[in-house]
Amino acid sequence: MTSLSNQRLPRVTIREVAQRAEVGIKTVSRVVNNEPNVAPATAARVRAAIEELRWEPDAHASNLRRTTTRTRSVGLLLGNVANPFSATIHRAIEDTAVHRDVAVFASSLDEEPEREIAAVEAFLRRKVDGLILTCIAESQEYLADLVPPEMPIVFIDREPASFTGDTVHSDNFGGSRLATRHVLGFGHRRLALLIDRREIWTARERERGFIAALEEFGVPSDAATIVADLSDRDAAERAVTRLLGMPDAPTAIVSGQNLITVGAVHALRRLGRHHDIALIGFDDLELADLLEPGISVVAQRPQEMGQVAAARLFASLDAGQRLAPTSIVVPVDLIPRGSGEIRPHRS
Amino acid sequence: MTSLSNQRLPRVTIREVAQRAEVGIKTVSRVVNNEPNVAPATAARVRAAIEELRWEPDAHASNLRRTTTRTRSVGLLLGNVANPFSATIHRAIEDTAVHRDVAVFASSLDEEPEREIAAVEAFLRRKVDGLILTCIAESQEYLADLVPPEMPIVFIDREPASFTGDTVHSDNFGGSRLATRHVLGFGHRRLALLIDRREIWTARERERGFIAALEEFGVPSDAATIVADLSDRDAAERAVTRLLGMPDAPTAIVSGQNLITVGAVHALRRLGRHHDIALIGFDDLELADLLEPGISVVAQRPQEMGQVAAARLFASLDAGQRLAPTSIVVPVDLIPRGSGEIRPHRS
DNA sequence: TTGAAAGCGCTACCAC
DNA sequence: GTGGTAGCGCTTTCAA
Repeated sequence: MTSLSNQRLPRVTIREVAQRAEVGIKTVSRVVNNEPNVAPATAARVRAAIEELRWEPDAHASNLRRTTTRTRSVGLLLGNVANPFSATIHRAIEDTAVHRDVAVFASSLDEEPEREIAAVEAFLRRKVDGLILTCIAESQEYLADLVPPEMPIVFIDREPASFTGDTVHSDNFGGSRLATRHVLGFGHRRLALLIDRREIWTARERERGFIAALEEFGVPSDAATIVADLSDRDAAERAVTRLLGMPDAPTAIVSGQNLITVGAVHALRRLGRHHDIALIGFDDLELADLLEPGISVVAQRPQEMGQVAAARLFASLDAGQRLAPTSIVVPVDLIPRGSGEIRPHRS
Repeated sequence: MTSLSNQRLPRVTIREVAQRAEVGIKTVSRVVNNEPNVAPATAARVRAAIEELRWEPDAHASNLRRTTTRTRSVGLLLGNVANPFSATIHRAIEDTAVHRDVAVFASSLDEEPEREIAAVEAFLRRKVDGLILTCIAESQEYLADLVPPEMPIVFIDREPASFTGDTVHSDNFGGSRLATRHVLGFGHRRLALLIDRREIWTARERERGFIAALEEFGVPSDAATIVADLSDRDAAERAVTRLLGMPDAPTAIVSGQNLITVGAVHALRRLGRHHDIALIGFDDLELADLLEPGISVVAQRPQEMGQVAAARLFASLDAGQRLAPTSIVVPVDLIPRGSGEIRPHRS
């Protein structure tokens, strides 16, 4: 805790600019804030002085007295910045933000409710102008007394509970139903669904989609196995290994998430069943097309999600208040590559 | 530009806390800043008042007068936040930062010198406490008059030019030499190296390593082809296709980067040469072990890089000044999986 | 059209 | 130990 004086000594202030331009500081303020009632000649002198002194207004000092304070920063909470899905969303949001000279604070949620709240508090302490949140806490009610009522909030990837705001997410229900229908259409009747913890909204939605498809095809529910709480690759690999060792083992696997898909592929490979058991994943994987068989997936559109979420946030920001909340559902795309088109083996 | 008043009205200030605790505001200030010379009883009263009023000091207002100003935020500039390599570094840095209640601004470089400078300026406007930078500009000299002299800077992934600072990067030279030696050891004598733009420091280092290995094995330089300026998958795919169509085509390919490796694999597949042409990549890929053949790589350790970089940054931050610059080289790991162990075919 | 004065919420300095 | 006063760099208010 020794002294670290942040650009202290050679600081040029508005006063010096005013002196140089031979005007009052208020006039300088008017010029930089594009306020009316400044004579063109005066404004020119001020601008010249700013140039010459290379002055930059101190954003923090301005915001102190200002009623309409903007830090030109937003808080972004993602599942995990290292996950390709999250990272792609992040990039899309950055691309929109950078054009408006807005910087983004990114944090990882790790599916922990405490981290969600801690991250929001950390963003607010830094006076962000808006929030884009992936949530995991049971309820987002806490936002009501934490967040100023005009601050824009967009929920991405998951729907909040007990709090109304803009939301942007994939068609999880429809996508999962589509994936399930796909393998059912190839004749499978013994299916397994592998999903993450049910605390996660998308996991629940994908489970709903799976069940809906089974019902459409009149498949009795005891012909399907649902394994939940799979939050990493290894857990998924173990689950698949165990499933395939059982009597009446499933002939098709629906995976509810990219890490789970990778684990499932590993298990099938190790067991030598990859040409034998159908597999369809949710969310796409790099190199999935080059495996043998290729991995069929229902791909999300994370870039589009990020774009749309950022657009909503900035629309509210421009309006100066939260706009009427909208819920935007981004389509998913079924990509058949082989693994999902394997027909059931006789057992 | 309508009004968006950020938590304005119901703002509780230090004055109210002082009144409530029946002390002067300076005493409240002492308590929150853990300054000495406050009687325990007084401190307790103050803390109670803070609790009751749910007061939080305004960080921006504090920093205005403070000499040792800290925003508890850092700027992180990465190649591309959506690239798995960058994203893993990001996550590792976040993990260190979050424990210290430091938030991180992340930006993408996209290999554009202008973005490098723009990002640094954007970070500085927001008064970050430190910088972790991936650089692309020809020289980092500009930092000298942009960045306050005590502000810690750590360069990650690439060495800066004309500016001395902490640096953390992979053993690019050694790793590339190792990869090249590896295929040379299997008998290859006609090699190709595929790299990104030579403006990128790592591309140059990897080229150096490639050439060094060739020299060690006494391979004449005209037996090797170096293709540069490959910055995306498709460009790499086209380059490989073209290379393999030439007389005296290479029998082994050394890829200088993960996107290039993916492009190369695609090309080899499409040509049906994947069991025929050796391939070794720099930087690891998800699912690389499940391809047939598996893709041999020299893997970097992005997580370790991020950890080490963050450790350096916070060490300087704790010291209150830049520490004597160190250059940390993170080892790489050769992972043989099949593609790099293919022997040369007779031609 | 302009600027002087007050004040944003807090810390630095110094007197008590 | 404690608190008043000045002032950080800017915006706001209001008088000129």
